[in-house]
Amino acid sequence: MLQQTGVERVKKKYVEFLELFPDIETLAGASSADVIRAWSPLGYNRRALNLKRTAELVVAEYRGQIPRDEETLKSFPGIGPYTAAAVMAFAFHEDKAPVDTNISRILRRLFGIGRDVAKREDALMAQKILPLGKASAWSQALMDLGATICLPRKPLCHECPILEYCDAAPKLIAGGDEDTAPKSSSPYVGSTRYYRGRIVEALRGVPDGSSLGVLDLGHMIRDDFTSSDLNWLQLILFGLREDGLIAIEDSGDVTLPV
DNA sequence: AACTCGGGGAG
DNA sequence: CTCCCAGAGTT
Repeated sequence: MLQQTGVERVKKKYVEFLELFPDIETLAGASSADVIRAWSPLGYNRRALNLKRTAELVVAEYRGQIPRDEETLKSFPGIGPYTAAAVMAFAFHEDKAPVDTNISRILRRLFGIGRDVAKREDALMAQKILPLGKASAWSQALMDLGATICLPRKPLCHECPILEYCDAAPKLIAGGDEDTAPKSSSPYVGSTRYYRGRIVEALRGVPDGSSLGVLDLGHMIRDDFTSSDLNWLQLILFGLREDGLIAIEDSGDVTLPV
């Protein structure tokens, strides 16, 4: 849930999700539709399916026990370098460094290293700044430092406990923005990504056993929908089906996957 | 290396 | 409005 999603927004949903799916077996045995519904409105809905698939794998291949092995964890869908290291450090208390966006930013400023380098886990090992035996507390401490003081836009350097070691501090305190990478972002509303979210959200309201006609669905997701947009909508639906987020019946009607 | 994938909140 | 978020998978 925390992948690219703020902590404060995850908290409540995390508790609700665990009430619905208290253990790995329950999640593995649940329907995809119920898991997708329970995920709303976190976004990145594939994470919900990946989590369920991982639960299925853990139940089927590992007796319901989450493997204490980083490479095995990374072999699960939706678990990459960060999440694998996070499980190893936070759950199993191994000396692994989960480098999230906060820690990456701190390393970048602290040592004046590049974005790509600071994102790698071994950047920490190379700097030998990861205290062995304390990876969990240390990682969480840095994440909190990044979330409260070493902020992305206006860092509060005057409150920073490691100000004297920071390469970027002088420039930041002087008010000079960092090397602002060209970020140009295209508008979100109206994008394919936007309508994918609208479609899944619309289908969440369809009870199990019912389905939605493509034309009706089109009118639900945009007011100016006409039959000339059917081709456009079909392409988005095919993409969603490819991701396993929806099911398309023989009649052409659409539902959440069973 | 560059894209895609959501949605809410802060500024 | 833009930027940001405890990233991952694909091309």
